[in-house]
Parts: sequence; C-alpha cells; structure tokens
Amino acid sequence: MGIYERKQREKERRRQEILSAARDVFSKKGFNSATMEEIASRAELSPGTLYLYFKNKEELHTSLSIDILDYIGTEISKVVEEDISVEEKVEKFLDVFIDVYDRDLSILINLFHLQSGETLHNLSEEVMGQLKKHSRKAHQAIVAVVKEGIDKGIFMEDHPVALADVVWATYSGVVLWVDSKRLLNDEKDFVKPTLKTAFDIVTRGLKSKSNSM
Amino acid sequence: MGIYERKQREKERRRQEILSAARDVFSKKGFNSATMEEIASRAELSPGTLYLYFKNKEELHTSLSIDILDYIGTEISKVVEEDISVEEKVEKFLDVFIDVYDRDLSILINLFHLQSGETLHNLSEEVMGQLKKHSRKAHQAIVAVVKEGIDKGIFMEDHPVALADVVWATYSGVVLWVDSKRLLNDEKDFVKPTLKTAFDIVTRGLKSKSNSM
Amino acid sequence: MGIYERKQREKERRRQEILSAARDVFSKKGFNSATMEEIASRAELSPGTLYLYFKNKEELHTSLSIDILDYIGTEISKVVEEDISVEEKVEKFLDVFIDVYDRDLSILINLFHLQSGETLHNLSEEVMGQLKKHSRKAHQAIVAVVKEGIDKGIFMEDHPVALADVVWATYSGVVLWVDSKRLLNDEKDFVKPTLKTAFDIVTRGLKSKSNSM
Amino acid sequence: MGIYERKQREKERRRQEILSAARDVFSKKGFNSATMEEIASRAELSPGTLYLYFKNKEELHTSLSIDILDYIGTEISKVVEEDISVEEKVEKFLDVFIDVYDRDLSILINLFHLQSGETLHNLSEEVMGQLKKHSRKAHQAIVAVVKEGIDKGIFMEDHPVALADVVWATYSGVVLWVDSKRLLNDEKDFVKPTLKTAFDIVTRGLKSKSNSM
DNA sequence: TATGAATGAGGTTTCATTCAT
DNA sequence: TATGAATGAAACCTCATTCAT
Repeated sequence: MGIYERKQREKERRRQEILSAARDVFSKKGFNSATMEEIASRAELSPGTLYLYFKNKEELHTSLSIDILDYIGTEISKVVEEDISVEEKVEKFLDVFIDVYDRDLSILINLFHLQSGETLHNLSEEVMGQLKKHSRKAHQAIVAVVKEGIDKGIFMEDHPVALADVVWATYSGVVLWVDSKRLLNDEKDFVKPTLKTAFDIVTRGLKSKSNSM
Repeated sequence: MGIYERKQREKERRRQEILSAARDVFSKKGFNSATMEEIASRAELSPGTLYLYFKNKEELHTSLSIDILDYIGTEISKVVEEDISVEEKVEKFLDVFIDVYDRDLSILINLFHLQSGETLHNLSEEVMGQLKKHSRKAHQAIVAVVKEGIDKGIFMEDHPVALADVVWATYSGVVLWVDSKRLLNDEKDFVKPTLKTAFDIVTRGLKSKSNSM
Repeated sequence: MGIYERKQREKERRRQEILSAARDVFSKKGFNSATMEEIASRAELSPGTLYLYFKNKEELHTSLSIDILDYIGTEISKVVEEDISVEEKVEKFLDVFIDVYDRDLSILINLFHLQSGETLHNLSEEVMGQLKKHSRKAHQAIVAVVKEGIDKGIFMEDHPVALADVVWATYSGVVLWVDSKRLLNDEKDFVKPTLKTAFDIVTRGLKSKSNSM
Repeated sequence: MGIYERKQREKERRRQEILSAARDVFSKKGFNSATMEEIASRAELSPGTLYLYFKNKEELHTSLSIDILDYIGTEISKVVEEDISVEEKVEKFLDVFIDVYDRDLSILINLFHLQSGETLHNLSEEVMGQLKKHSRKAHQAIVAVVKEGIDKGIFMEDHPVALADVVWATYSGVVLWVDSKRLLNDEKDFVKPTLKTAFDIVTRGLKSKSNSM
C-alpha cells in the first residue's frame, strides 16, 4: 500500500469518526441544538478540524442522511436480483425498512425532514449530487420490483413509478406518523406492527387488480 | 355587542393578522431563518407585540399547525356523518387532504415536521393540549370510517386504529416524499395524482379481505 | 371636609397602596427583577396608573426609602427631647434601629444601596430633596445627642458630626455586613446581637476620653 | 517555560485585560447601565470573547469584587504575623482599608453592594466559593488580632467574632455612608478622616473593659 | 493536517413607558 | 383619573466559522 493510499484511508477513517460523533449528537439534540463544538469534542477533535472534512454544519448533517440512504439503496437493490417471488421481494423490502428503523431512528427521521426548503440550500454540489444518486437508487429498485409484478400479471397495471412512490411514501409516512403519535401522546412505540400492516394493505392493494373497486 | 365582546373580537383579529404574517414568513424562510422581526414588520406591528399574543417563536409556529390540524379534523369529521357509502367517504377524505394541500403546502409540511423531539419542547401546556386534541379528532374520524367499513363487511378485519394510522401515514408520507422528490430533482409537482394512486391502493388493500395474500 | 380635601385624601390613599405593593415586590425580587407590571397587578391597578403617581420606577423605589428614612428621623428626633441621660438616649437609638430592622429589612437594605452612583440619577428634584431632608433630620438628631454628651463632659471632645457619622455608619455597616454574611455562608441571622455589641463598643469608645490611646 | 505555561500565562493576561476594562466601565456606569459590548470594546475584544472567560455579566462583575477581597485578605493577613503591638495592628488595618479605598472606590462599593439577594444568583459554584473563601480570610485575620488583644488583656472580653464583625462593619459602613452623603449633599469626600475617627472610637471601645458603662 | 482562540453578526426576548380611548 | 395594548430600544448571549500558528 502506497503512502498516498494510506493517507486516503486514514482520512476516510477520520471522516467516519466525525460522522459517528455527529450521529450521536444530532440524535440527542436535534439539528439546531447540536453544536459543532460538542460534535468536535465527542470526536476528540477541535472544531476547526470538522471544517477540513465537511463544508459546514448542514453538510455534515446531510452526510448522515446520505449514509443511510446509501444503505437502504444497497440493501433494496440486492433484493431485486434475488431469485424469489415478487411477493417475497416486497416482504424483504419491509425487512430492510425495519432493519434501518432499528439501526438509527433519529437519523431516519432527519432524513425525512431533510427536504424542507430551508434545508436544501447550503449543500455543496457534490453532496447534493450524492443525495440524488442514492435516493434514486433506492427508488429505482422499488420501481423494478413493481414493474416485475406488473409484467408477471400480479400487480394492477398502473404507472409503476407512482406505485413505487406509494410504497416509499407509506414507509416514511408510517415512521413519521407513528413516531409523532408516540411523542405527542406518550404512547408506546408501535412503528413495526404498523409498518407490517401498511405493507400488507399496500401489497394487497397492488395485487387487487381483478376485483378492483 | 358589548364592549368586552368587541375587545375580544379585536384581539382575535389581531391574532389572526400575526398568524397570517407568520405563515408567509415561515413558508418563505423556514423556521430557523424566519425572524420575529420580519414577522412583526409584515404584520405592521412591533416585535414586542408578538409576545403579547404568543409565548415565543416556537409557539407562534406551532399555532399555525394547530390551525391546519383543526381544519383537517373539522372537515374529516363532517364526512363521517354523511349519508354515503364507506368507499365514498374514503374518497372524500382524499378530497379534504387535497384541499388542505392546495391551501397551504408549506404549513402542512411544517405540521408533519412538527414532532421531531427537538420541537416539542417550549410549548405551553395549552398549545400542547390543543395539538393533541385536534390531532386526535382527525384520527378518530378516520378510525370511525374504517370501523364502519369493517362492520359492514367491506374492509378486512384488523385493528382499525392501525388501519387508520396507515391511511393518515400514507397521506403525510405522499406529501412529504413527493414534495422532496420535486425539490431534489426539480421535477414538477405530482402530489395530487400520487395521492390519488395511493388512496386507490390503500382502499383496495383494505377491501381485499377475501383474496388476501 | 371639602371635595378638594376628599380628593387629596383619596389620592394619598392610592399612593400608599402602590407603595405597599411596590414594597412587597421589590423585597421579593430586588430592584431589577421587579417589574412595574407586577407591582401594578399587586396593587390591582394598571401599569399606566403607576405613572400618574410616580415619575418612574426609580422614583417609586426611592419613595420607599424615603418612607423609612422619615420614620427613622421621626423616631430618633423624639429621643433627643426626652428627659433621660445621654447614655440612655444612645440606647434608645439602638432600639429605633432594631425596630426599623424588624419592620422591613429588605427596604432598609435598599436604602443603604440607594446611593451607588447608578441610582441617584433619574430622581426628580422633589424626591431628591425629600431624601436629603429626611436623611439630614436623622443625622442631626444623632449629632444633637453626641453634642449633648460632649457638653456634659461625658463624651470625648471631637468633631461631633464625625462622631454622628460613625454611629450611623456603624448601624448601616452592621446591617449590611451581617446580612451579607448570612447570605454568603448560610449562617443564621445575628444582626441584633451584633448591633448591640457594636453600640456597646462605640458608646464605650465615645466615653473613653480619659484613658484614650 | 513550556508551551503550556506560556499559554496559561497569556490566558491569564487576557483575563486581566477584560477585568480591567470591566472595572472602568462598571465604575463609570454601574452594573445595569454597563454593557458587555462597551466592556468588550474597551478591552479591544469582541463581545463573544468575554464569554470565553466569564460565564456571564454577573460573574464578570463579581470577579472584580473577588479581586479586591483577595487583596484585602492578603494584606490584612500580613499584618497579623507582624511583630508589633495589637494597637499598632489595628492601626495597620486602617491603613489597608484606606489603601483599598484609594485604589478603587467604585469596586469597593460594588463589593459592599454585592450581597443583596438579587445578586447572589447566577454565580457559578466556583466564583461563589472564591467569594466565600476570600471573605473569610479577611474576617479571620481580624478575628485573630481581636483574640490576641483579648488574650493579652487589652481588649474587653467578649465574643471575638462579633467584635471582628463590628470592625469590618464599621469599615464598610463608613465607606458607604460617607460616600452617600457626598453624593447626596455634594459635600466633599471625607471618608478618610471619618474612617480614622471610627477606628479610634472602636479601638477605644474595645479597650475600655475596665471602665465600661 | 490540526488547533482552538477569537470573531461578530444577529436573534430572541424583556419591560419601562406612552397615549389613545 | 384610569386603562392596557402597543411600543421599540437595547441587551445579553450563542455559535458557526475563520485563521494565525
């Protein structure tokens, strides 16, 4: 391994340390209340160093979302290629979502909150591009499966992109909605069963072309 | 009209003016970038006056969400009592949602973003209570219709609260997701058709008790 | 009683109500943290009304000090005329001071804090004049007794004004110092015994002309 | 000198610069009218920097008092160990007090005003602790000398702590009282002669055990 | 590359005071 | 005389970001 490579690797490691510290702090405090100093201190670095790796606070925050989007995209894409039925694929999607939910709920919520007009400025072209790329990757995987379902005559014939949107929207909607119900009413967490119910309903809905309304 | 009544009415009018100004500014700038001074100036008032009507910035912001929640709850509740079929009621829900979407997208998005841990502090008991009250009202109306569907043997038998969650989650999920796709990819706004598709699928899913997977 | 007189009396009563409310609030909160609104509300008046009776917050506060100075001056002056020995008069001074201390420690402390450069501005000529008048009245009573002591050959011969200053300064010094010790160290209140000790020492010192250092 | 030491020293120097600027501004304007911005500007620093060295305005102000208390405590303690008579020690106390008075009257007054309930909040544990420490140090030195006087049969037998309180109270009382007379009546400053008179009287009082009242 | 002290703009909020009624 | 809604100045303090070392 050349000296350049070693340096690159070292740099990437440091970057990950910062992201990890940021994840902790953003999760605990939320975007506004989290301070760059606390993130730096948790990463055992000085504030200034953060800016060698990330353009600004916004971008550091977004990078976390990209990471999780990347994970979702990768896992979902794997499902597409598997040699199983369409129904099983949809069920595997659910597994991926539940897996992500378990990994880091707060970042997931951040991800859904990402695009509120307010947030999408200040991002560098590169970060913006990555966001798009990973977002599309996940979405297209879902589209592929929906298409397969249509092609095989299992799913209703409709615009597959819109159907994929529904799948994805249902996912994010359930996570946000149930989480907010929990916060508002001190109810216990029931995201997972609701996600299961939602996917059942949506899958049934997708399949019910024959006896549609 | 007594003098007390006139004063109350005047006070309420002023409150609405502030809310209106706040709506404009929050929509344009987002919560953080919006300043109390700008809101005050748009309402043609001094900054101090805002604090006679709202405890702080947070609460002013939340009051906007409460307004829209109130509207949703009221409109949806009306649907429940109407003398139409369950399927038509669900379609009317969709109309309400689309109506709200048309009225004020940005505040709607704010509403969905409201409950992110970070935000739920600093709210006075009263505002918090209202938030809960209106939120429940809307939800319970949906539950009522889902129950009616189950009772009439039209919808699959399942926990109706969870089913109502799915309906609501689908709604908020579609709005958020499609809006974010628009922002991210400069695509055109296709929230409404996607909402339509989503409600079709969910309604079919709910009805497909006989030929479930 | 004419209508004018009745009005005057009514006005004075209202003034006293405000002063009483102000005393409570200033005592509890201190000058800065006390708000005109709280004082008004406690006096069951509106904020604006306060300004019909007092030029500003500063002056309202000072009026309390004047009241207590007035009381001290009056009581001390009575002592001067009494037909008792000089030593007994000094002891009666102590009684007056302890009496005042018991009545309203916080206003007493305010009185001593009154003159900190920062405070003496903003006072109307009239209030300023009253402050001087009452302050002098008390002081001169002490001077008179000290002079009597000197004349009767009981007290050391020295500038009687300076001696009176010492008496007065000892009084205020003990109150402030012991009170601050209490606050700082959570000790119990021992102002009264220390005042007694202080007056003993000072009286002895005043009398010890024969065996001076 | 190591790099760490140099940094420490630099930091302390900066702290002193801020204290010095604060002293000027507080003296001129009083606590409330002084602004952090003016202090910063006089120290040729930005407002934010002040908060790197002091938690808040309150604490910056108190730190000035601690400095002067420290000085008093140190100087008075020196006197205790000297090989001179008790009477001379008391006279040296007076010198210390006059010295402090000359150095910085306004801060001295601040010191006496410090403990008025209103002020003792907002102080960090550390600052509070220092305040206590230095306050005690000075007081205990006086107690030691009073005890010595009692032991040597020079001073009256009484609770020495109370006697020391009287000494200290006399000092602060004279400074406050005479200063306020000056402000109120536009008289000239006669703190020093009055202090001298007061100490004479108190010392005589302390010594007059034999021919007490 | 890393530091971390310093920056300084700018926001929220308070509250004494005013004035139209 | 009394009201009390409105004012608006101004203050404290935070914290993302920079830059000399």
